[in-house]
Amino acid sequence: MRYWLFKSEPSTWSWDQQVAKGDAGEEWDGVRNYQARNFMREMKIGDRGFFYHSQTEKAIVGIVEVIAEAHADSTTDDARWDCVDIKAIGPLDTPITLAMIKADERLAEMSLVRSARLSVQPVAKQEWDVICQMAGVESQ
DNA sequence: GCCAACGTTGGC
DNA sequence: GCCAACGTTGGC
Repeated sequence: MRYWLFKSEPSTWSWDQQVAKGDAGEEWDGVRNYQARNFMREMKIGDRGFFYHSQTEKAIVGIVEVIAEAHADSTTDDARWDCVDIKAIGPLDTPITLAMIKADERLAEMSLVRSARLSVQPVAKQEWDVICQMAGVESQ
């Protein structure tokens, strides 16, 4: 299993909206960046991801699971763009802010720190474990 | 194929 | 609101 991070502006698509979709989940559509798309094409059902709120909040707020592998993005006719479906698994007891991530040298290599604009990013197993520990959730 | 111009994103 | 980073576009 691999780990990922999905970034969204809460005013566009928030964690609460994701949770409201329940187990049916929702497309992670609207990605128009090749690197982000390529990561989604690598995803498998059952992969886990962090749900990150950019801009106003700048924090990881929840954990999601990939429930459908890459398929055509329904928000465009352009065949270049694919997306996966994800569902909410649960919130973090303690949201992990960007400041907390930047303050921990074990997380210095994260794409979130190094490549802030990338909206879908891979997360290393050890980074996943560190953040889960900080957030008070069991690493899964 | 290069590079300048431009648009978008996101942190501060 | 500003600015840096960076991806995309289009002229040459």
